[in-house]
Amino acid sequence: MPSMANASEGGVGVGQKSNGVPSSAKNRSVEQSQSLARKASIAQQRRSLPIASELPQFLFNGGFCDGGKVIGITQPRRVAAVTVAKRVAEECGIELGQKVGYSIRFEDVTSRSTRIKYMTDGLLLRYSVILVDEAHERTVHTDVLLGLLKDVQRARSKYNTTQNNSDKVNGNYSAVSGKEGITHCPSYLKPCQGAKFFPLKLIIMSASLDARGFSEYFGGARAVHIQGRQYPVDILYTYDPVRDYLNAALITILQEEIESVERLVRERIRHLPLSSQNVVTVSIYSSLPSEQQMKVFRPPPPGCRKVILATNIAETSVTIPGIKYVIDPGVVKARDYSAKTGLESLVIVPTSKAQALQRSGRAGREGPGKCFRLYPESVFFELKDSTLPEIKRCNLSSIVLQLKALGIDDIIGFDFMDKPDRDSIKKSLEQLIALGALTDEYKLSDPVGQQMSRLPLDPIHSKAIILATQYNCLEEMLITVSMLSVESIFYSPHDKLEEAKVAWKRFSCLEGDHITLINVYRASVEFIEKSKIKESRVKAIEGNLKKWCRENFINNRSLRHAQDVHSQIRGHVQQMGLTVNSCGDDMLQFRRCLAASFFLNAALKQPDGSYRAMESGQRVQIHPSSMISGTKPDCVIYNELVQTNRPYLRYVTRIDPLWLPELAPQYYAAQT
DNA sequence: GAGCACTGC
Repeated sequence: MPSMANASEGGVGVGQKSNGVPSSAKNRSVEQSQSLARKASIAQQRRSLPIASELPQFLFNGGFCDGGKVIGITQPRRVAAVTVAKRVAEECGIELGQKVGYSIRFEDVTSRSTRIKYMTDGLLLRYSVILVDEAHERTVHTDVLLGLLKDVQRARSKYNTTQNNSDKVNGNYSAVSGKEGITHCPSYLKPCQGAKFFPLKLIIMSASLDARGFSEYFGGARAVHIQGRQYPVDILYTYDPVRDYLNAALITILQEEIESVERLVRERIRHLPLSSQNVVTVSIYSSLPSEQQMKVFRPPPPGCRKVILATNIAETSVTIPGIKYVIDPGVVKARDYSAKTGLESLVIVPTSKAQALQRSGRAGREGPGKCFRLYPESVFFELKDSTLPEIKRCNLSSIVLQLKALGIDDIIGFDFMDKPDRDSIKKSLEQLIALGALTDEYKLSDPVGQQMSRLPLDPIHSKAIILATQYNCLEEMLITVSMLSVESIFYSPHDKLEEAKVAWKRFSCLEGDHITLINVYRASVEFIEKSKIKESRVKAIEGNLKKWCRENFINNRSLRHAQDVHSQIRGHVQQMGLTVNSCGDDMLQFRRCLAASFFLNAALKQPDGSYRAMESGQRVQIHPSSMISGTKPDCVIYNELVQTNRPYLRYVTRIDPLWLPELAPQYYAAQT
């Protein structure tokens, strides 16, 4: 560890973790758990490797916070930021939010005296040391952050050199950059009024498999290996690639997903001898309501084996105690994006070596374990070392908008660790121009582009918000965009689908799904208000809402998330000075506003009853879950175009085709 | 007439 602290000025340390096992100084239990399971998980976490909690204290004691400097630690997940901060404060015997704090969306538990700050994201100019944890996960945010940090570090060392060599100290980077001939000076490189530029030290913590990549990216930074605490896990491969019934089972797994596999497992168990039937099965995946998720933490009855069927939520996000055996089919469902068609899809691809190690590592958290890989060892060696970074397989519009807002004009020239495809960048620039966020010269427009970049939303959603005041429906658009930004609001358990459909009927609107979402939101608010009249205790009201959600097959967690997003975005638009007006029940205005902002996502009915997405020309269908999939209007706008079994439009609303050239002439004037 | 990787602002 000392070698890290001794890293040269402006240096980078790459903290390596052994075996691809992530720093486990984080409790990844599912939110809101107050169960025994959570306690077990925390206890487990305490026993394991606490790099992300010990290192900042070490740096603090080493004087890195002298003179008001702050150590920032980024985490890819909110739970991790909160729990690690809490734990460090606890260990230091101090109140959270004082010396140690955290800052995440919807919650800022820091103060002027905070010196060790955990966070999920943010611009980190005021920090002297930045530790980026879990860098191997390569989220879009991590990648953008690394690019920015590299830029900041370069600029700061340049600034410091200039400061030493020049008798005229300006304290303003843009003045210096002119002298140095640096072509751009992003706004985030300019120090705040009166602020000093500290040389920046970076410590990138990642799994060992890709430490070299980080080291090279940061100009040959020193790599320090830290041994993780982990019990041995036996890895067992198949002799041959799996076929026959195993393969059939796999196909079932891949096609029908967890719910069906669970039924299959239960059915098979019934056919076993009685003495072997002592098995319980539980499932866990992200869109499952929290109450059901909690079941995986319950200990099995005595003498019973527990079989957990999990998506890759169990790879990193959730740590389930007591796992001895892991079965790894060797595949993963991963997001893919085609810039050409604008189509997002979930495809089944082989895992990377890092993911395979991550999965097997789950068997060795509390004692020695075994991992069965359903593929031969030779296949393992052919796997890619690490997963393709997300930035190479997602729509870039919102990232590009953010970079533009930071003053980075040359997106194609930006020093990404892995450069996104040129086509993908071009596509997003075109989209932003069509939305009016960028000028024809690719500059951030004023005020539209600037306002859009301030909203933490998909650019099309931001555009809808900004336009809504003019259509007298900002209240309705805030609700819509909030509901569209969260995981599925509707919960449809396989065995109660018909019941669920009946429950949803009371919200449904024949004009489209956007209004249906507004109806759900309004109904829930109305219910809460009524509940408040009868009941003053917050806990009881929350309980009532939970029950209401259960009865209506609404995912309570998603709904609450939407409420949080709603109040956050509402705050933003009020700060911008937009009038929060409402069209009441006049949904014509609202649908016209949808047409004016979602015009890139318009589709026309074809003679054969299918639809043509106007932007890409793609043949698509309205998703059967849509409230208007049966009515087949001539022209619709949609929220997203996804490829599953077929290309589908999800969240669809009927519009008048003549509205498009009227409300988006810049895009539809030339077309007919 | 379907199918539900995972995060995050």
